[in-house]
Amino acid sequence: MTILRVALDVPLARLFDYLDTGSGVQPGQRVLVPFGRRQMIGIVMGRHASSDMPDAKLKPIDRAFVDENPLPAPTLKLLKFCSDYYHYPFGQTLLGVLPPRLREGEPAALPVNMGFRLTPLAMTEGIESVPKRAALQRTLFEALQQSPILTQAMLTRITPGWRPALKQMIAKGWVEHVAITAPLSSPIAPSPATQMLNSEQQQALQNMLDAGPDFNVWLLYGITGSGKTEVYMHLLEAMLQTPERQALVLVPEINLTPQLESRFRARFPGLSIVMLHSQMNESERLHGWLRAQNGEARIVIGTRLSVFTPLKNPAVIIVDEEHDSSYKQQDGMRYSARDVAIMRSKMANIPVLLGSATPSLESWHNAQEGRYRLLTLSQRAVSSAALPDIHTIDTRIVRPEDGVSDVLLKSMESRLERGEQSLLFINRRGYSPVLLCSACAWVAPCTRCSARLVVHLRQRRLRCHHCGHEQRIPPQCPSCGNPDLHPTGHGTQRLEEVLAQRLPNARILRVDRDSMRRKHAIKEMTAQVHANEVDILVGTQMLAKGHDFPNLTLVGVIDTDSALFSPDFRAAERLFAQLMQVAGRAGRAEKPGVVLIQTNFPDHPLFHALHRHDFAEFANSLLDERRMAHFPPYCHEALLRAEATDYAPVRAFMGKAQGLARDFSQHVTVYDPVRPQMERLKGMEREQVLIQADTRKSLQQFLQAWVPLLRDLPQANKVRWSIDVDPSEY
DNA sequence: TTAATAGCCCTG
DNA sequence: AGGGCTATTAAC
Repeated sequence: MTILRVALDVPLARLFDYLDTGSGVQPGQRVLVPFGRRQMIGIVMGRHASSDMPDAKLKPIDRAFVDENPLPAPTLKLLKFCSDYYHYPFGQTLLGVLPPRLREGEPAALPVNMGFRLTPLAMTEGIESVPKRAALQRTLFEALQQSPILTQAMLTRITPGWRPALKQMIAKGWVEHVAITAPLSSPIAPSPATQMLNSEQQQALQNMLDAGPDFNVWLLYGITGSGKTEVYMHLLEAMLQTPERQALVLVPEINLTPQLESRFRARFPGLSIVMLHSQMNESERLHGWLRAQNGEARIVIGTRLSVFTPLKNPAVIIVDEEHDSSYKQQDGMRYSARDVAIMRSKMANIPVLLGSATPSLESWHNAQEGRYRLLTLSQRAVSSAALPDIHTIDTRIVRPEDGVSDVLLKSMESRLERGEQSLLFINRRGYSPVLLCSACAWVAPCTRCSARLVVHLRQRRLRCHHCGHEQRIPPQCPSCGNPDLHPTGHGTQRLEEVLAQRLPNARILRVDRDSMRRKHAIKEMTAQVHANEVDILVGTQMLAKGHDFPNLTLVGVIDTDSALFSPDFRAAERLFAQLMQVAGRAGRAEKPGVVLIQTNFPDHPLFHALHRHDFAEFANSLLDERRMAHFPPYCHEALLRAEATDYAPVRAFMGKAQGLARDFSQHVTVYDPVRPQMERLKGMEREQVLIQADTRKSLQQFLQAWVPLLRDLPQANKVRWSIDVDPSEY
């Protein structure tokens, strides 16, 4: 009789002890246990001789999943680290990364793959026993001799009409239908998809290979179109030569994974590649996870959550578009998948490669300081593809009419004449962002958020883009009765309408969350653009990422000025990355591209840097500002957030929290509670307290003392609160 | 987090 | 006393 220490999915920062009567369950394996009145799935963390609990309280486990592969110790260690670092309960951290099926107690079973193989009889008799005239049977026999086992798909590849012939062979006792137990993985063959690397790419690859298989953080800074993906693939090709080793590739969002997936599959036809993202159904996720864990999957491509996928034998981790904000989880455990990837690599002692055309200032800074090793790709991979010309349109001089200036319209017209495509980028969906009363200046507000309702004219409705609240457009002003309500400002719908008027011959396609909601909409849109069935794309940031449209030669940017003077100190960094990324859509192939940005502030240094394609200079100047203002990465931050339907309990909790913090804040700065940008969101009143520290260590020491006290505050139960370590939004 | 129960006000 | 509500507490 021993004691098992079990992690459970409850918001308590401790483990629970259970009695075990010789199940032989291992750490990392699942158990079903009684918990209060319920049963829960837990993970065994350890086995002990005794418990701190009185014996009377200890209950035996109900069931042990002893036949399943335990979660590997390095995965448990990583999750423990994350639980500590992000101050999130360990049980929830651990159970939260399991595929839902495993969390719910379903068996960790892979579908049984069936295959065909020769029987011992066939092997002794040999192919001579197959009649010469049975050509198909002989073909199949030969194929089965060469490969130990063939699946239906493989047989179809050999000869589509295999079924009748194989049936006869089974009848003769030559072939049997059996379950496949060992993973099918053939060695990496040189693939026709392999591209030659240019000298920069080759140099980057060589540096990584020369540095060996140990931990190293590489920052691959490569301009858009410089062929970062090709470098990733060559790196994988080299690292995965060693049998059984695996690679983890993180990507920011699902919408660009399909094309990445097909590229990888084409490149590594012999390797098992697994995709993991939230749009997959539960059984696909379970199977992918299990294949990663049992070592069958050699390449795992996934979004942020997949950074925790157990791997049997990891060789390298790649984080594509490392600056992308979607790597940061914004609820539950607020981890940064990029940072976790680095920690994981460090623990596993393997290299990690961060790739971006516009690295995060954190990574850039680390590269400057020599903590990361910088690899630069400064040329486009297709040598004929020049970088786009980036210019501003001074909207103080050239007044835009209905959102679009004449210069921009003329440029679009000329593309139209030449049969080339244009993209109009505006980061605001809907018809117009404001509904304004012409008499009393009333604007339609959201009742649940501190935000304005956005006009969606086609549906004749007002919508809140934060909480989803929806209502009809009122017939008159609710404040003064005036029936003259004006949609003010521009969104994608309105821009689409304006362009249709001014360029009646153009085929226009709007691309935003509203128009791309349908299941295969994005795929269809991509196909339409490639088939040249579209002249002008009007879209949001959805269009900025990943797409490769060879005939697109003009990008127009409508309205970015608000970001230039945003109170968020990261706004400029993000705007630069975003503009660089949309700019990268122009002139990807042999046709040169032009980018025109409408702004009231053409002299802003951001545009000068953009014009020169000089990320480095811009990043360094932002870093100077950050250093002087003592902002990240020159300090380390944590944010305590709290929200409730009424403001009073939030105030009460935050007041107490701040008081506690002040008691032991020698090495950190505790700021007064403040309302965030969005004071009210989804009907919740919000407030936050910012903590700054010079070092990670002092920040962590402070949080270690502070957070448990917060849990014990009587006011804590009346609000929803959370800790955000290294916050990215305020 | 969930779920039971302790505490409280109210009606009858 | 008991219904209906919220606050508190325990979960191994």
